Amino acid sequence: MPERKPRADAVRNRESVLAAADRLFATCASPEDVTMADIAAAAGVGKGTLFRGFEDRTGLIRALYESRLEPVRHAIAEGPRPLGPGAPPAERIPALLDAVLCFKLDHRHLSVALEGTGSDSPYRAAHYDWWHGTLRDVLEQLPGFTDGDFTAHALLAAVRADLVDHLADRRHVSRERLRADLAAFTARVLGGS
Amino acid sequence: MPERKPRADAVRNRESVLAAADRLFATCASPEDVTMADIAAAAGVGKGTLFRGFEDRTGLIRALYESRLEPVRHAIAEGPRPLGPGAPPAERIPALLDAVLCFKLDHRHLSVALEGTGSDSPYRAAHYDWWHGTLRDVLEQLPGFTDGDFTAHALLAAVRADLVDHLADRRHVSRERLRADLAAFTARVLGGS
DNA sequence: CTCTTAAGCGGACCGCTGGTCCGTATCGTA
DNA sequence: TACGATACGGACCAGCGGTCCGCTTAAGAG
Repeated sequence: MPERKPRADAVRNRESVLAAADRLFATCASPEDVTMADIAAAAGVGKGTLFRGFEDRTGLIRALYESRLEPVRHAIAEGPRPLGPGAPPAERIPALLDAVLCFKLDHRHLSVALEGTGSDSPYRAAHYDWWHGTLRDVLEQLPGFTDGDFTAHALLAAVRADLVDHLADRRHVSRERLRADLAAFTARVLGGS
Repeated sequence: MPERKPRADAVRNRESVLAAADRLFATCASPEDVTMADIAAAAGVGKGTLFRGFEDRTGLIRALYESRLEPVRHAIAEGPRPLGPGAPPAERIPALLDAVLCFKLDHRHLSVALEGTGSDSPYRAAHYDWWHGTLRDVLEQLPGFTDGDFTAHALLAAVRADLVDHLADRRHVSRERLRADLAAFTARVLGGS
């Protein structure tokens, strides 16, 4: 195995870049206001270091996003009820969607940056396939569900970063109100009552 | 009123630009592949003419989009059943969503170009407010509907251009399959049966 | 501690984009 | 035909993501 352990300064710089990027995206109104040069300067490294470590702009944002998402992913893949795999579908589906919503609320800047990253449709990203596959599988455990595929897409669309961001920031809908609305919508999709 | 009638060549050029842009967006894989210079060249005008006539890139795409959307808008605002204002909500809502879906399928390139136009969130566009307001009003005519606002957002999210494009092009879902899936989803949201 | 080597660094540089500017050509009118 | 207003067009500009390569520095061997 040609696994080489990376140099210490490289590791340090990587952390430094991720931290700086997170800070900048959180601060600035629009992700487009944050340039690669800005991030490099804020992290105290050269621009070349950014591109060597993360391939390109999308790669950097994705790395940052995935690092923040990891706990949620873990909780879903092997955590306790109601999020983990042990929960019954009717309980787990609303929990999944609520988790996505909360994550996007808490990491609005990152999510908007990732989903709006130029022409890279969010649907081509690996993490979307994971979300969609997970949700679809749980949906299809419900009796009588034949089109879990489309339903999963539609439900995930309801929590897209720019919509969440618009409702929370522009229209000043509170976090609890949003969660309640989404829960109600989910309940209706899952079959009334 | 200081209404001035525009010069004949200006009108001709405007048409020429819209036609060229439509052609180019339809041809190229990604909207980003179509530059302003490309459009100007294809229309046989200078770049300055583009920006004088349409303000900026977003303005051009929006003008093109609106011009194609106008018939649909008309059919909804004052057309016959089931799309027009005379139809009962339970019949009109699925018809509205089907109309949006078909429009986005038929004008995929334009819709994707408009919704993905850099940082300009689709939710800040005037036409979105119109769609949302229309759908919400009809939803709230249904008895017992209290959160028509969020539901309208969520339903419209299910027919976002990039999702439709992804399902139709990348995943090769047929037009009729998509329409059926959306109809089923809509029915579930509207209360089972 | 020193020497050696290759991994890592950084910022000048590049190509390309959206957008501006203004001298020139054209339209519409009297 | 003459003349003012309007529109044209392409050279031009600033700023972006991304590349490149001479220099620096970490880290294992002796």
